[in-house]
Amino acid sequence: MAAKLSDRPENLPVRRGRRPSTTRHDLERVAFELFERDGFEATTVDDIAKAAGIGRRTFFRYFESKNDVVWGSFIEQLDHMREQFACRPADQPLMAALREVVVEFNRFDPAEVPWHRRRMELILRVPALQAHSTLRYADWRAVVAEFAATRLGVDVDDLVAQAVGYATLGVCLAAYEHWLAHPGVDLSGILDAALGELAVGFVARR
Amino acid sequence: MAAKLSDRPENLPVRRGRRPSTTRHDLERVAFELFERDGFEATTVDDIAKAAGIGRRTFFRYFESKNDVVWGSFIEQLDHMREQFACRPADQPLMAALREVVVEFNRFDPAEVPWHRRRMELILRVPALQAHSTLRYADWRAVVAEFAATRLGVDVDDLVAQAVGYATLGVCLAAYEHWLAHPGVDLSGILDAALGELAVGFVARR
DNA sequence: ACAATATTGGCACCGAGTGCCGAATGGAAG
DNA sequence: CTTCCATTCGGCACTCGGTGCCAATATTGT
Repeated sequence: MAAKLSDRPENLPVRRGRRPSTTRHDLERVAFELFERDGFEATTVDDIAKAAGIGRRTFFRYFESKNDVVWGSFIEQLDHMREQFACRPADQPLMAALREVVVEFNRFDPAEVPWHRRRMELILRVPALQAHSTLRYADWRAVVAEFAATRLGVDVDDLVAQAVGYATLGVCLAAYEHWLAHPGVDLSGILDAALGELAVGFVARR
Repeated sequence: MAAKLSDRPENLPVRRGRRPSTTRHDLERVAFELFERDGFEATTVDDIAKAAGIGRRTFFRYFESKNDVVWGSFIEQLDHMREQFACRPADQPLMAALREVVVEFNRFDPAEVPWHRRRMELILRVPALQAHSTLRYADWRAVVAEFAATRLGVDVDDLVAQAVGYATLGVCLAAYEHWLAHPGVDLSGILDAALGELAVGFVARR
């Protein structure tokens, strides 16, 4: 007796139709090589598509825009960060919890570090990507603001909750820029220091 | 005896050649009307040029991009902010000075407020402009970071100085969003409150 | 009138991104 | 194996932002 389609569990739907001819990850790899060689601006979507052996039209089915190529699985990682926030002890002060989670969120396997560095160099140094990043970071900010709101007992739209989201993001960007400008220095340390400054309102000390 | 060219003062050079057929300000007015009517995305550069009675090519001599139309004389105002920073008493704490200057920088004549509101609605709500704003804000951040650096006695590239620039900008954006979402509320008050929170590291109080 | 100079705007071109649609692919059911 | 259906592919044509080039036009000084 053959298995019926309706017998299949909901969470493992049957695959019908033509299979995808590549993956986001594969396209990303191909694109990064071209970006490395020719620069981001000089690399056209046509170039990437040709190098990946797909049609230009198909490229835009894998990525909304050329800009989005450099963002990898950023969105998916946000769920992980949200979980980390949920695990924080309830008595821990807001900014201390924020500091720990954000630093942890930006910890990478040593083997991935050079890769991550190239990614962030693109995002933070190429004007088009620098601009586009604002849109990607919105989700990141939302996660932070959400956590801040619950800790402060206010609505997510609250001024302070949003300010925490924006300020934390800003400090992280400063840290990342510093990290890019100083190869060899540990990213976690920089982030931790910068977030520590934020938590005390940037008071000058001796 | 006729005045020679060389007699003219340096700061008032002689005008030769064809006169500009319009001004940035005029183009801005025309464009804003179209943005209001049709929305930013739906308004093409052709539309603006036609409405202003100039060629499309000419438009791009007045503005680097369609995005730049909404920024008015932003760059010029930064000089003013730099001066304000220079006037701050030397014994005033960094964040307190920052707070005063930034709030003052964002004070507008009541007659200009509705205009400014539309401008900021565009910048903060239209995705393309939201993204582009990152590039414009870089100069603003630089001014703040410069001030922070001198106050902290560090280099402008210092992590903390840059973090102050980023964080202050972020908090201001949160304040602006709040202002847009709550018409009728005073912008200065919101900015002051938000920057106050930043200065104390967002500690929860009763 | 003439020379020098600055702006204008048309034209052609490039690259990102989109709607449309037929072709290709592969699993499922008969 | 054949048919049916779902899904992806990729070419084509189009829109729009933006740029390089260059002749036409306007304005002022000599």
